Amino acid sequence: MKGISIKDIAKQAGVSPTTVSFVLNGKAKEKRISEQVAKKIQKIATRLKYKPNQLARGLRTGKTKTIGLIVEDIANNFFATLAKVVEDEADKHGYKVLYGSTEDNTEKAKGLLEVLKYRQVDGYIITPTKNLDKEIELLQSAAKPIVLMDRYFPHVESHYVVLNNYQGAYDATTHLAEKGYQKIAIVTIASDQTQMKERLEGFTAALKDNKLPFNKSQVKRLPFDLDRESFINEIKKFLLSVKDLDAVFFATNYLGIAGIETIRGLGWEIGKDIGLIGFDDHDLFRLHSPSITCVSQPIAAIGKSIVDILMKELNHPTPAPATPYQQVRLEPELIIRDSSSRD
Amino acid sequence: MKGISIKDIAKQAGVSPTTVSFVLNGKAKEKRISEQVAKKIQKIATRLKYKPNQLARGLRTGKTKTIGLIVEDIANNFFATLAKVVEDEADKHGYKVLYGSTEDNTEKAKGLLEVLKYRQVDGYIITPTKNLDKEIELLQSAAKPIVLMDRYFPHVESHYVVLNNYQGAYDATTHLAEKGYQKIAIVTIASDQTQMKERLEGFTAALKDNKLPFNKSQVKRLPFDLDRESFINEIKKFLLSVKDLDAVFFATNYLGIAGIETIRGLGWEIGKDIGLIGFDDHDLFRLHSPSITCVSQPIAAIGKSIVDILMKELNHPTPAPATPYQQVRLEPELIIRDSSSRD
DNA sequence: ACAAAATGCTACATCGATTTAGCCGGACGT
DNA sequence: ACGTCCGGCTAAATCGATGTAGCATTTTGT
Repeated sequence: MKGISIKDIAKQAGVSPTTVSFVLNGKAKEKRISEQVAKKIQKIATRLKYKPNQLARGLRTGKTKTIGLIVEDIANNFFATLAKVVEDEADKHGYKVLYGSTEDNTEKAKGLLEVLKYRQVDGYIITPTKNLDKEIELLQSAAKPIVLMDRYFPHVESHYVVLNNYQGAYDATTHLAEKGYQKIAIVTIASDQTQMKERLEGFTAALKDNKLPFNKSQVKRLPFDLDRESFINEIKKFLLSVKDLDAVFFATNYLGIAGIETIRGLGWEIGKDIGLIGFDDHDLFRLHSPSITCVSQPIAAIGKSIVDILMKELNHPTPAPATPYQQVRLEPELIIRDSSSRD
Repeated sequence: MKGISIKDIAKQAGVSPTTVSFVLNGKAKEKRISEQVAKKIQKIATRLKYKPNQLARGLRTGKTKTIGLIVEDIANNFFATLAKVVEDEADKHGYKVLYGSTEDNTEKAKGLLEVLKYRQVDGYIITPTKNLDKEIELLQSAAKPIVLMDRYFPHVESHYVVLNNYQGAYDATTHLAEKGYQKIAIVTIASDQTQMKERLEGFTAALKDNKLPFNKSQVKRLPFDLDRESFINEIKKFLLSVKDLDAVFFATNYLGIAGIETIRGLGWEIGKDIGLIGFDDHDLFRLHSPSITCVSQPIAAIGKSIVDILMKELNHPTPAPATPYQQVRLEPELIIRDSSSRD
């Protein structure tokens, strides 16, 4: 029940495995194999439904036609949707995807990189955790194609595709200001990574530009690894602690969801008592009552861009990067709904 | 920058690669390698951080320590959450996961199986599409461990882990009956696969047992591959067509979501004007106003059970199934919320 | 004391595909 | 008539790990 090998074809065609290999790799011309022989081999190969053994090929060539996808959490809507796009795009180029979730834990991320490395994936799509910069650089110096996503390391030259997080937060906050909310808070994740930093910066910049008050009591930074209940408790304490609070911006999708629960638990009316904006779009945000304004990421475009860059890199012959590092920053869309309106 | 190979260790230790292989595979005793040499090799291996090249090993042994996960749609909350569980559980056994989405399309599924086959995955977790039975049996006769999930083929002996879909639908429908709804409809997917059949059967059985009217005008079966808008249009037409309709059961998570949108578009009040129950739990169902009653699947238990069975199969020496086929049917939980209450 | 058994290790073939180096025979040139 | 070139193909090495068969050497048994 083992598959057809190149030898089987060779035997049937009465030629050597070498010839078969040349023909099936499209090197018939280059290697001066006669048309007759080439055609014969092709015919036999299709008849036997020959599929090259990827392991053997990988062992010899070092190419596995596999890419490693490291996300924060594959169960998270954003990453799952992205995984789907990546799957589809990679498939177009004949690549399969091995995935892994970091839980934003550097050790887990390192473990994943380790595993993917000795499984010889050809390229990496990485949602880095903090302190993963050394590993990234190590991989780069090994000439492994890497595209970072969602966040990046400012001091590391690399390809990346991220959202213009600053703009997203800025737009959201400005929108709240324009809607007349005066004391706006942010609930974010305690992380120094670019995506979170930018969201916070966009928030504060917008407050400033709109001449709204700002001091650090308006900022709550929560650890990533809390469970839902703890998120709710923390958010509750925070919301109650901000004086005259009338709007809040949640900097991630799960914070937004927890935030909604919290606010409803407090009996406040979203929109009226408190303006609310979330991050990433979600069925919940669309269908909640009131519906939730959010900063939406162009996930399809992100996924396509990532795979494009990776494929360009993979198909490039030289060990050095094909081009200067590509650093793509896509624009978010502010989807305005009812949670940011006082009507 | 290539990795450390067994030869490097052999050279450093002044022994043959064979010896190194024996030691590192724990066969030192069995193969009568002296303790000194064994320890020396171990030490060198850890010092050099040796990781066996999985391709080479796979080529030789036929084992890749990789499992193929074929789901309907990795972007769907249910499958994404399951993928996370599978990832975690597989990792405990040193396995990685290659995934693929079928979109419930048999051709895509066949393609995925094909690719996974010549990538030599050791085992398969498959959410089968219709007409995939032949391929499944083919794989089985090749002694490949397979666990079906979410649905199965009644006429094919295989491992599977599914929900007791009949019970889920039965409980949901009975609950609606007990709450006093009289004319209950179901919106489901036009599929003859077990999960959908059972949901429909559970629905009709519950109507009968509760002495509620039933005729086929109360059943709407929609094709899987509609886009959201079409789902909404179809559901709308359907809901308006059922006379005296006062409750509806949506047999999948995405139908439930589309259903909610539809009903709201119609201006009906969920719970009061129309009872509603969905399938699978979802943040949206929990936080919607009114909150949505649903049939919840024990995803963690499902994932664990799947991987357990697969691992037992994979660790079994014989080519025949380790045990009689394991056919696990887990119980759903009806999460009662406000959409099924007229209060 | 000499064969048999045990000990400790290694040479080599193998998995399947790729790739380098080069063989063989005919055409061509002078 | 002899060297050169070229067309058409193949032998063999290679990737890294595994595992069978077996070679020395020492120990045991009688």
